[in-house]
Amino acid sequence: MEVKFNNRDPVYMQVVRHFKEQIATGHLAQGQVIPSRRELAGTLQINPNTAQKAYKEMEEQGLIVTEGNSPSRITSDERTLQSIRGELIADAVDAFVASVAKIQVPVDELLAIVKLRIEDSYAKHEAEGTSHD
Amino acid sequence: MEVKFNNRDPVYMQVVRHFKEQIATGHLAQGQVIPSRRELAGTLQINPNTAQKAYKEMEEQGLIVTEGNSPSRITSDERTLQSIRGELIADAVDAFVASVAKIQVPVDELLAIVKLRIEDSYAKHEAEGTSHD
Amino acid sequence: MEVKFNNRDPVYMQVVRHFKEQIATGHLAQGQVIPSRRELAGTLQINPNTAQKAYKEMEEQGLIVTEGNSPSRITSDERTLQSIRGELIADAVDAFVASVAKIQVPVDELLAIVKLRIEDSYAKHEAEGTSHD
Amino acid sequence: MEVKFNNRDPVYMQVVRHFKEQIATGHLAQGQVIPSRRELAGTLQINPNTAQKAYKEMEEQGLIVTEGNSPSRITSDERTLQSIRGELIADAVDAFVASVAKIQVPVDELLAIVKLRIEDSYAKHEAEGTSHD
DNA sequence: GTGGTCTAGACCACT
DNA sequence: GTGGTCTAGACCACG
Repeated sequence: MEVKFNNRDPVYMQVVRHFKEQIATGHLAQGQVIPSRRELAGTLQINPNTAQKAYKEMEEQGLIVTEGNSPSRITSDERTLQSIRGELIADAVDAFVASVAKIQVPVDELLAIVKLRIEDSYAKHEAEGTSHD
Repeated sequence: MEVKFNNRDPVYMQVVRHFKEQIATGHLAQGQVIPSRRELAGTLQINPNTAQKAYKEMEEQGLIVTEGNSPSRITSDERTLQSIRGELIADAVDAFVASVAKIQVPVDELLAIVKLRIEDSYAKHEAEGTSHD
Repeated sequence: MEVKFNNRDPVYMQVVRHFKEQIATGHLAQGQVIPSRRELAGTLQINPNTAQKAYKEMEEQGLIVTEGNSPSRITSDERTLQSIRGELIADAVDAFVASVAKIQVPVDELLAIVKLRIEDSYAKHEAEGTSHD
Repeated sequence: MEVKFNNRDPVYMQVVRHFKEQIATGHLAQGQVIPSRRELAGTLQINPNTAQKAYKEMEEQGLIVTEGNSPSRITSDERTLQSIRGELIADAVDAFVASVAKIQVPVDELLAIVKLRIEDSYAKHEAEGTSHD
């Protein structure tokens, strides 16, 4: 498991996002056990507190559940899980639309650019990311 | 002139962005005089220091020029001005592509959503934004 | 025998409390044999260590006695047994009073609410809890 | 401002509770500015991080609002504020009822005890807490 | 081993 | 000065 961090967003939020992506792509499934705070901190090279912060955030969002001292698990609530993919997409689209709306780019021009770049990106992604941690 | 600020990005960067959008849409043209720092601070309800920071940033990017005591003006360099629109679009598309790439949303699905939301947004925008500053 | 655990208090303390409640309500009487650690752990779905810890706690409090290899029994000391009910009530009332004291809720309002909720709760309890372990 | 901490609950939650009580009793009103994290940490003798944690919790609960770098303020949403008192009382009553329900204490006996203890407590509280920080 | 909390001290950007 | 994040390291109870 690897995550490349940017310096704009808080690390713990990037961790949360990473897990959401893992769920959205099916790499993490219902009820699956996730690494302990300490383990995650180790593999991700972050401070255990930061990992803890990320996990707490995820728990508050209902993504994971943790009872007693057993390792935390992905929630079993399917509705929550299934909504994640949609949310990620919706958020991305919302942000994008908000960005371009003010410039009034013609729809056709915009879609053409997006299509081009997306396909380009997917091509790369396949080349790299074929194997999963 | 009104700008609604978010709490995520620095205010001064949002101001810079606002000017870029005004330029990209043709609401601010080559050589046009822009408000003084103090005036902008007043109309935008921001700290004069923030306005100053925004103008400094724009000057460094070559968007505006300030000579002596004369009011600042939009640059007369056409190449700079014409590149702005493209940059804004490119930035938006880059961010968008980066967001969705990890989720591997099928291109068709994605384009459909984007198209829908964009058209929706433009409709609203026309209804509201008929008058400009 | 079933106990529903919360995640706030230590499980072993919740087990102890459960036994106290059984004693206070007369479901466990003077000298009565109680399940072995292992048996309790099984029926309660808890770790044997936790059951052991609970029994140890109860022994220290004088609630149960264990001699040699014989199964543990409820103590025969009546004074201890009779004091339990009072303690449980006192603890509950203490915690409650401490909670509301700082908000200065008028006594009448408070008693009205409590009465309402208590009666409500008892009604439910009767409906469910007719049968005991 | 003083808060006496217990060792059972997390400090940051006790801080949150303290603020809720201040709101419920009217000592903190709509829109009022509250101390900075650092200041609170100083007066309460806690770590700034703990204060930060408490404030974040309160913000997530909608108790306080904080925009940009201005000092945080009590929310202006009256509905939220007015619900706090009720919540505090309801929580206390719920916990109390849950505690005594299992022991099946006769309602009359219980109410008598509560009334006695409450009045006692209020008498003390008046003697002490007449002055507000 | 697990999750959870706390302290201490630092850094950052923004106003 | 403000809010926010992060690291480092410690402690605790629980199982």
